[in-house]
Parts: sequence; C-alpha cells; structure tokens
Amino acid sequence: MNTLSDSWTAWQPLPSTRGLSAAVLAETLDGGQAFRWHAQTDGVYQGAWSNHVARLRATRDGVAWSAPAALAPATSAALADYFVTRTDWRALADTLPWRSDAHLAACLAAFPGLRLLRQPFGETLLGFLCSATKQIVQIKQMVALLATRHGAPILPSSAAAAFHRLPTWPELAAVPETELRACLLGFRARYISATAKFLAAHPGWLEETEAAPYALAKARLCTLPGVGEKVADCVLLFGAGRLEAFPVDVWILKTMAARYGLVDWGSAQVAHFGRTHFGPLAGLAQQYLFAYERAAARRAA
DNA sequence: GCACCACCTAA
DNA sequence: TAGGTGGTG
Repeated sequence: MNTLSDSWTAWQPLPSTRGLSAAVLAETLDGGQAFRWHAQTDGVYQGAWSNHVARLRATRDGVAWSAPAALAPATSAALADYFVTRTDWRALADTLPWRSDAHLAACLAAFPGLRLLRQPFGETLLGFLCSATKQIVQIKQMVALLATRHGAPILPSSAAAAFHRLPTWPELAAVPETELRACLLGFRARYISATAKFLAAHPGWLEETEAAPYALAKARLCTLPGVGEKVADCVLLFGAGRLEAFPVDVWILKTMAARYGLVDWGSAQVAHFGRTHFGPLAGLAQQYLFAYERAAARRAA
C-alpha cells in the first residue's frame, strides 16, 4: 500500500473545508456514501474514484490532500468536483428546517460541515448494487475485489499497480457471472450482470439518466435489475448531486420511528414525510439523520 | 397496496 | 443478522 509513498505530493489545503473535523471527514468518506476510502494510520484516508487517487486528512485549518505525483495535476480539479468545494455546505445546511425541528438541530450540531459527495454516476450505481443487506465493511470488500480483479490499473507504469479503477459497465458486461460471485457479491452478482448487459446494449442510457430531471432519472434507474427506490435515491444523491433524493433504509426507518413518532410507517410513507418535512434538500437532512443515528447506536453498543 | 420470503455470504 | 429487491399470494 505504501510502496508509492515516496512519490506522493506534499499535503495541500482543500478549498472550502475550513474547520472540518476529523470525525466529520471520516463520516463523509466512510459513512456509507462511498465505498472506496480506507483509513490509514494517523487519520489519513486513502481512496480512489474514476482514474484518480488521493489521500485526505483533517488539519486544524481544514482538509489537506495529497496524490501520487504523476497524477496530482489532474487530482486538484477532480477532487474539487468530488468534494463539491464550490458549495458552502454549512450555509446549505443552515437552510434546513432545524429551527422548528429540535432533533434535526441536534444532528446538524453533531456533524458540522457534513457534505454530500459528487461521485462518478456509474461507479455509484455499482457500489449501491452491491449494498443490499450488507454492511459498509462488506460492501467495501466487494468493491475492492471488483476493482483489483476487473478494473484497469490507474498507474499503468507502476510496478506496484496498487490502485485500480472500478470496472466500467462495458467491462462488467464481459465478466462471467461466476467471476462476479467470486468477488463475494452473492445474489447481487445476477443484478450486476444483468444491469451491465442492459447498459452495454444501450449506449448513452446512463448519461441520459444522469442528466434527466430527478423523477425521470429515478424512474429510469428503477427499471434496472436490482435497483429499487432506495438504491436509485442513493445513486442520485451521492452520484448526481440530487439533494431532493431521500433514500429510506432501515436506519432512516428506525430514526423516523424513534425521533419523529412514525412507528410502523412503511418506506413509501416515510419517504413522503421526509420530502415534505425537510423540503428540497431532504437528502442532506437524511445524511445528517443517518450519521447521527449510527453514532448513537455505536455509543449504545 | 401490503405482508412474506428467497436470494448469497461473512462476521 | 445485515444500509434491498423482486416475485408471489
């Protein structure tokens, strides 16, 4: 993992991340939005997206980044997009209805500066197709295997070849389902295989979906095998910047029951409540609620 | 529309 | 048991 350490750039500040704590950085990178960031020693996170590789860590001034020297020129701009540094996330969170929602206010206070990443659309779809009834650690394991076994090296000239990009959908279409199962995908292998074949047969479909209005984009995603409402909303929230997407998983169901009294409500009802109660940035509220509830569960354990 | 269950595998 | 989906009754 550290064979390339000598050729990494010096740490540089990432714009618009002033005051972002190590805990919030960890929650952002490793809290269920993305599955390719791995904690190193000393609070450093190392990760890859598209054909980029970076290390991130919290400093007293904000987040600092480093990249393999050969890739660093491209990383700077790519990281700004990925981390959505042009958005003032604190100001955005301040527009959420926390003044009339004490629980939401507590969530905002617990994770100041929490943000939504803008990940590559296709990669986000792949990650969340792996996510059904799996914990983050296991999803990360599957995704790592997919990358090392079926994705191209990001640094082709390097002997280490330590970093691989995720396989593209056309590449996945060529991988036999049995080999996908060998990446610990289980029954998800069938979904990924079928989705890959569909996407390979329909060039441009994914790009059109990413560009479509939220409701249409979600409806299109839901036609893919293995993609239901929850996965579609995750893909749109974490891979397309659609902050109105409000994914409802078991954690949100739990939160809404415990904190909002919505006991025994179904996913569809909770989704409707979330959109109307939290408004056009419901997805951002969801991420705060989600982070808060998981932290509370860890404390209780 | 809603409740149930199979689908894989690893911790 | 786990951060779902799809098929069935």
